[in-house]
Amino acid sequence: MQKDGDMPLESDKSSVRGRGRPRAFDREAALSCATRLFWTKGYEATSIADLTDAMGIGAPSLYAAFRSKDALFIEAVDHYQRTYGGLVWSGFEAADTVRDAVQSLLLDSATALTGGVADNPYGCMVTLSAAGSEGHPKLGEIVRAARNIGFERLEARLQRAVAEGEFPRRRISPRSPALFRRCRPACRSLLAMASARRNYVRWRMWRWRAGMPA
Amino acid sequence: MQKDGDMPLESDKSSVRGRGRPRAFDREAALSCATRLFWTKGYEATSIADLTDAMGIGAPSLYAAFRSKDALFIEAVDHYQRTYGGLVWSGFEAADTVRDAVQSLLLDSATALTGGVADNPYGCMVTLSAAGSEGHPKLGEIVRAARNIGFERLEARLQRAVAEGEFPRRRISPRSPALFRRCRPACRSLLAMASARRNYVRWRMWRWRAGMPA
DNA sequence: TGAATTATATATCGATCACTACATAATATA
DNA sequence: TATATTATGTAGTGATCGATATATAATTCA
Repeated sequence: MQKDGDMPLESDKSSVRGRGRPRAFDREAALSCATRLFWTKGYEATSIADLTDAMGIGAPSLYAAFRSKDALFIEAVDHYQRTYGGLVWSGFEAADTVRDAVQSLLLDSATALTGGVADNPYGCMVTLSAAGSEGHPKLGEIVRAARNIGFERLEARLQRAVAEGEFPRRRISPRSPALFRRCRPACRSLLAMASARRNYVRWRMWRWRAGMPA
Repeated sequence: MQKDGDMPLESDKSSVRGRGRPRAFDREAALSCATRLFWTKGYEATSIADLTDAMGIGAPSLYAAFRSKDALFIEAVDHYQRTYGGLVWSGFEAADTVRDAVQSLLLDSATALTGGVADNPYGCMVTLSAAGSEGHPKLGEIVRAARNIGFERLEARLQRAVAEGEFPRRRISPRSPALFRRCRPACRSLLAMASARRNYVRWRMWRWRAGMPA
């Protein structure tokens, strides 16, 4: 019972039908609902009443299924990455060359984060949730960790490209930190792509500003 | 008395010493303090108690000087732009060529928004405050308006550059919206600078991630 | 059929939210 | 000094915050 906090995630037992009264709502659907609510309103601005209203359940049911507001938010971040992460990373992972991979990442993220996909909220849930994580250390740590996943994926792909000789290793200033040192040769060869992404983002921002559909 | 809402900002009368008991605190210093608090914690997560504690005044004094939490926040956004806007825009305004102007904007914003200046909070107060503006329409409108100022400054500078023949007007796809159409020729000639900024930002993000000083 | 177990519905809990009534203190004007 | 005016300090407003106690409903196991 006390070890509950050490369990990874999904400390929910009723995925298999258990002993007592069965749950009357779809846990995954409720989590999805909560995720979109946190995404649009932010952690602080989303109240338990907002959540229970949107999920269509009572507060005790929420607390029985998800231990607390904090735990629900942490699970929502995980759900967000599992559900919407593909919009940003699927092209990156599927690409054959490092150049195509980074190009997909830049273009796909520009699309996904500016209203390009269905009726998803604007922006990145993780980035937006970073505001207000001051004074909430545990939650800030979760958000920071989630943010670093992207860095690590990109770094790993670039390292692989260097190891496989996809672009040459170069000697550059030793004062630069490691990630900068690794990224620089790749970025230099990706100038045109960066230009395309920048213009694309600006175009989408214009439409956003003007209230036009994506 | 009812027209108070129509007054532009700074509906404060005691800049000149008036009739009654004089104010015992520095209004501008208190506003600065509130600005940094909103900047770090966000609008929703910052309570009146947080504000009065940090300002060192009582709640009635806060409400006497700044009409409400909303009004205080609006004034804080204005204060933010007046006080910290120069970190991002001074180089832009002082530059002789449009290229130097945009280069300054990109590099200076990268520095200012990632902890490059003194002990300022990370990120842009206006951008971060956008999260949670859902369901708070008046406040969201303020934030959106503040955000557009940057677009308009950049657009105006590019238009001026085109008008003065600093780079040639080109025929491009008529399907592109106006801002995109205007920015494209400029951006095309600014590729190298964009690369520099991208690497610079990534370098600063690395240091931020690692908890290193800027 | 009980007994055990789990979920739901109602009705809160104390704490904190943004905000203010009230009395008092400090100033200008008459 | 007397009066009007404004600010401050104390104490509190109703509302909402996250979270729960309690009783009841619904299920499995013996």
